[in-house]
Amino acid sequence: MDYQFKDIEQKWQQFWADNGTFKAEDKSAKPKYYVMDMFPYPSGAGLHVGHPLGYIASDIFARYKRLKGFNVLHPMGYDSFGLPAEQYAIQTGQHPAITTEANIATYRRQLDQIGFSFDWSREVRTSSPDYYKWTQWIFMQLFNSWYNKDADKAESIDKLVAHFEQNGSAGINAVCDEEVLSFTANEWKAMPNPEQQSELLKYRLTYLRESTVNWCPALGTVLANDEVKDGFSERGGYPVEQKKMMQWSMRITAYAERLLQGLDTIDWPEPLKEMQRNWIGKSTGASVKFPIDGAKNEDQGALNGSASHTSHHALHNYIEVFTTRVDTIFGVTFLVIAPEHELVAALTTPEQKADIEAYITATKKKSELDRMADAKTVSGAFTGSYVLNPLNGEKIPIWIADYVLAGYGTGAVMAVPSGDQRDYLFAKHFNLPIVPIIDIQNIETEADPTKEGTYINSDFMNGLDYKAGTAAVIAKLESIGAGKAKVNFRMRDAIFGRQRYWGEPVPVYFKDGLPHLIEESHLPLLLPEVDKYLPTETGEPPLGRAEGWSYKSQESGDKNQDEAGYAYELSTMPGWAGSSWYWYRYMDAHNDQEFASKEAIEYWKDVDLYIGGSEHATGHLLYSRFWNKFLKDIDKVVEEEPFKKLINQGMIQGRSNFVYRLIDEEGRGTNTFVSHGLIKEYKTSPLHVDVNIVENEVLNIEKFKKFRSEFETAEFILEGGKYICGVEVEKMSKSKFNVVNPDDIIGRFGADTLRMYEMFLGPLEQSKPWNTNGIEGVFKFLRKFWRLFHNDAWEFGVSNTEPSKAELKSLHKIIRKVEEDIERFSFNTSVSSFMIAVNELTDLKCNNRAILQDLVIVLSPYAPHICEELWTLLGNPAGTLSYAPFPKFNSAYLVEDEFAYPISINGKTKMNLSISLSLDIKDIEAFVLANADVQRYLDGKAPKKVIVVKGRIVNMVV
RNA sequence: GCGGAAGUGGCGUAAUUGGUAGCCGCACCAGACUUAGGAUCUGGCGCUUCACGGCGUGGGGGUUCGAGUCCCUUCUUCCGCACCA
Repeated sequence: MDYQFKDIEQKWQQFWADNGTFKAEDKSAKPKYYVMDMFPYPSGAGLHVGHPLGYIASDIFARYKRLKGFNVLHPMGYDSFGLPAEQYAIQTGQHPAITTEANIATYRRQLDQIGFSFDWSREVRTSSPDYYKWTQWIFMQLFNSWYNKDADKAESIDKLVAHFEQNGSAGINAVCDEEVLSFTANEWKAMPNPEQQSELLKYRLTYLRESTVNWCPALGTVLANDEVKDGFSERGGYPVEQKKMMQWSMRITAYAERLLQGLDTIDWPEPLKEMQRNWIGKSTGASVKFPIDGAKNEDQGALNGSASHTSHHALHNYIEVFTTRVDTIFGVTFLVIAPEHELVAALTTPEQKADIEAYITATKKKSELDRMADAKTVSGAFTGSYVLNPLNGEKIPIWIADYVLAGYGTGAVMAVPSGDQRDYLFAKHFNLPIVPIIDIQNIETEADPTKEGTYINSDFMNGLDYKAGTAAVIAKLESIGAGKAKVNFRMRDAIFGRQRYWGEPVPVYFKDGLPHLIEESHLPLLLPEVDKYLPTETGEPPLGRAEGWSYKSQESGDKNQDEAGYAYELSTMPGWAGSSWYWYRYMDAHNDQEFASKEAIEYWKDVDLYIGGSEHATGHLLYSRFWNKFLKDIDKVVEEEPFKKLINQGMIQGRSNFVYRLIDEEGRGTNTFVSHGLIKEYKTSPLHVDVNIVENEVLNIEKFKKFRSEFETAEFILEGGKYICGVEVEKMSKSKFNVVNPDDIIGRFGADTLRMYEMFLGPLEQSKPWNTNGIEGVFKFLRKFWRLFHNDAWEFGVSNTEPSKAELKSLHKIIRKVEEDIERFSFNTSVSSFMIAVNELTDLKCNNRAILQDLVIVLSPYAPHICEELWTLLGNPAGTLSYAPFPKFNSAYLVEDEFAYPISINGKTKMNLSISLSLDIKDIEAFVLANADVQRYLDGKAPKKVIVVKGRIVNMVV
């Protein structure tokens, strides 16, 4: 029978589903292997051919590992909370859960068609209450924890309270808000509870803080940065303004150093690690306090105290800066602070007031984009005030400028125009002094940031080099309490609230203006029904519409509680909440006592291989590592890092086709279309045409005429009797008519062809445009493979004879190649090798059972359906292929007896030399001397030098 | 501007990681079979030349007996971050 891929694929997909073939064992004598994909957001558009690329790769790997005798966990689920469903709900009034359900059904159908070996019994959905119950639970654990810098881990908030009760705030080294109180044990105990709670909130790993959001008054909603373009909403184009709001935040900064260090322990692509390193943005330097000229010096003594317990907000009389080049402190000729800096108003003298105010107004008007585009123009204003250099008392003017960012460091920099180009330009522009501080510094035309040479004009540092100078300055600053070495991170705490409906409710209610957790036994806090998915008329998030959305305390003595109870938090969690721990849920997906049992976590531990796109580098992948480290700190999981090895699959771009409409003399479009090769001879305008009616750039004219009614009467200027379309690589999108749906490909060629073709397209990690042109080659290969097992009459027929040497060689070559390729994720090259193997065996007319059986196993990770079918036809019990032992290759079959290759003499002359591979390298000289052919070239002389590479003579020097 | 990745036939790519550049596939050309089909098979296919040969991995230089691969320099494309003190 001919290769009937449709019947075969349906049959085996059904079989796998009915028999639970890919269920992972929770206990097994086999070693474990966990292969995971980044789970998809189920969008309404369904899958396009780009989505399954990574899933196919991970599926090949999972199937390979099963054949290699591993107990493989290969699950799939849905990241099903998200904006598009909510947007759709706003437009149609349909509950997002219904849309999501429908989209998931489409995804599932499409995924099933491709023949993935997922263990669907472990499916998770982030929007299901059984799941988000535990997302809320983790939130509660974070709320109940603080970060102890001395232990370098998160600890229970109860432990902190116990410390406060015993010793007050002394001796606490925590990651916390900047403004925390100092108190004794007795002062703490005397503190009213609300005050204690508000103090504890400054330590909790999830906490409330005021942050700015993109607020769109017209839409009445908060927008993500992506949704704002040039200060206007992407949807509708309404103006967007910055608004301060109390928001939930996650103290991810507590983990900055561990997140950075951990990168060295995991096998991830180097560019991706680099992105995370940049995002974390660690820089080592020093913080220096410049006393304000004329201010009282009462704060000076406090500088040596614990930084975390020193109020920075009080009316202090110094400006703190962060610098990575504290060694240049004697080159400081002015200070620049951000226009938003809290001291600007206080520092501005009456004479300068007009200037400063004008500058601030101008800054506010500039959009972020303007500020970026303006990077080269120098602007700023003088406050009229001065600070003193803490080391020599020199008077230094204070300026404001928008190149200093309020959000980084302390929002103030010490300007060293001789060493920093921006400072240099600023100094030139405003005529401020430029003082060289290093002997070899050349500052004629630009700043020179050198670290070579020795210091000049630098007081006690004169003559020292960079290393000694830096140490000396820091020592001096520390001794007078004016500064200290400091590490600064660019990363900021993550905002953890969204003013949206379709997300996890935050398990918090408010009493006396303070947040309180609900009881754990009340989880999950179910998402309430609302009449509309829009913000309330008063600008509250959609949950403000939910009736009875309040907490009714069980406590009998709670007299403050009125009829309505206490209001629950109205914002929901962001999209990344549910995806920051889902790999643990797969380990034990139906547990209603814990997010996953201890046994399950101790068995599966972590994800051995994680495949997904690099666009999640600084989002999902960073947050997941953060939550994982936290869960490790509270002893709920066993590994410090969640994803041991990570592979980024490349994006699949669209490949658009164009037709060219002829423009007539009046400049109007006609209904005549010019083939791409001829467009230079005519005046034309390009037009997207559906890629599904174009094959190998040749337009199917009949289908084109039906594409749109206006084309029914279209005429064509052809080349070689064909209409050739133009091509361009663009993003895959409906509007560009370049979306290729996997369903269509599977309908024409089958899932096995799709799987192999997606791999054949190129290296997994490379981005590439989708191009169906080569798919025939893969389809032909599978047909040829099928035919190996069948005779001319399409009857199944294999023989039980002894395999020939040539057959064994072909087989063992492919066994070795596939093993190598899969281990190094080079799936494209093994597809080529399969083609070679099948061509060779076809030429050998091989129909040997032993050979073909091993071949089926080796190919099965790539093309599982056809292999299952052939496996049973070979007489094996149905469904046993997935766990068959992967054949071991025998290198004895791969040895060539004798082969000829060229060698060169003195690097020039080339000759062919036949040599036995079994020859020992030591004997080569003897061989060379005895070989008449070689001697003819060597004139009877012995070579001075024989260069042997991997047992082959490559060159001889005479 | 900083950081990263990559430039190989008409196209997608390969090259045992320093050892005969272009495997495999697409497209194309020629042929065979034929109940004419979008089936299958055979041969050809980097450029140049009738041929022998010469030239060829973005450009220039270097190391080496030997470079697509290593080093320097330069150009181009893509991605990430963007006034980070």
